Amino acid sequence: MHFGEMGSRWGMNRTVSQIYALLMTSEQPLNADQIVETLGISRSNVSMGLKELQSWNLLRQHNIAGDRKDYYGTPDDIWEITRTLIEERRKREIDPTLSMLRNLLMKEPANASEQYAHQRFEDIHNMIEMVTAWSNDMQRLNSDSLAQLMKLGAGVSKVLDIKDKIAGKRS
Amino acid sequence: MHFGEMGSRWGMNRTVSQIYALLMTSEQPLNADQIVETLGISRSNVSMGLKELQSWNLLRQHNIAGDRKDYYGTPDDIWEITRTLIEERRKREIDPTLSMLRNLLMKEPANASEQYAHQRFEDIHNMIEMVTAWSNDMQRLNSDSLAQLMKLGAGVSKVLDIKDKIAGKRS
DNA sequence: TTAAAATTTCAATAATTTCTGAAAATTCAA
DNA sequence: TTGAATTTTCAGAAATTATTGAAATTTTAA
Repeated sequence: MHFGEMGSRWGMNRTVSQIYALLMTSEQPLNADQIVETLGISRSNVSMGLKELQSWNLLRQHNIAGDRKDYYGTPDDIWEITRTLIEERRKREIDPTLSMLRNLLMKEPANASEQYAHQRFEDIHNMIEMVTAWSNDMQRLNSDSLAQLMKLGAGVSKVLDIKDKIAGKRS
Repeated sequence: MHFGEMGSRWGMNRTVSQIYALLMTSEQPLNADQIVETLGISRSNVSMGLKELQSWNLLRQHNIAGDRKDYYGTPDDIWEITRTLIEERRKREIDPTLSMLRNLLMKEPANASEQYAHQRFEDIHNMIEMVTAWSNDMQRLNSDSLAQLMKLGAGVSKVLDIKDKIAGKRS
């Protein structure tokens, strides 16, 4: 229930999030009818939800010998799930915004007020591009490195100082 | 318009996002009636939107001599805005989830299936806690350091190697 | 104080999103 | 092939969320 609530606050619908929470926490893969029974939602809703989750690359499909039903599970590694979620989100929401901003930035501002807006759009563009480029880079780290980096936290800042001293690029 | 669309995909409503986009890109602070006129939405909607944005700590209020109206602007630094957004989002969406998960983790699993779910909840909890602790730490960096870190990207991984060599903690 | 200006509240309405049941389509064992 | 099992589609219904106008409240200049 809480996952459903949470999903809806992050732009995923309630039942889709619930289905995913159920699949994540179930040791065995489940078929659509089992999901219907557990969550008390309609068969068609489950079908749509699974389709949606598949379009996000978040599911693993299993077949069980002698059973025609499709069974669904999730990756075991939570970092893999997280990475996929971020990557898909980037493709769907961020990339279009970046390209819209780039189009805007091509246009010459016609007056002082447009000039100001132009500058802000550039700031936003650079911020998003920086964050996503970095997120892209993070994608390439494996789960262990990622967890290590996370643990380091602001220590990263200290590490940057070390690096700069070595490279002699900063005082 | 695009910002309104984008906002709605990230759990903010359309007009609230539009109001913020307008304020961000306007050199002068604006009053509620100017927002009404520009966006073509009702006065009450603007009032609610501004209240919502204030509750997110995203606005700067200005007073203009000889004018009783309230004027609103945004911080100039895009990184400051980003930081505030992340922090508020953490308080509202993530912290409650973490505490819900902690409650779940206190309960002893009653059987093998609950045991498995328990393990997954722990994974999720640890992942979220790691990401937020790290995000917390990032909050403390100033805008310049933050931008520098972003630029470094996966280079962070190499820097980590340097650090480990120095600290002698990894081969 | 007063009252005009400005803002906020909130119940009703509108718009949007989600969910469902019925029907259509697909799959596959026999 | 056939037809039972399974999944998908989709138009309408239900639920949720956003927006509005009217009234109430707050603010402040005079």
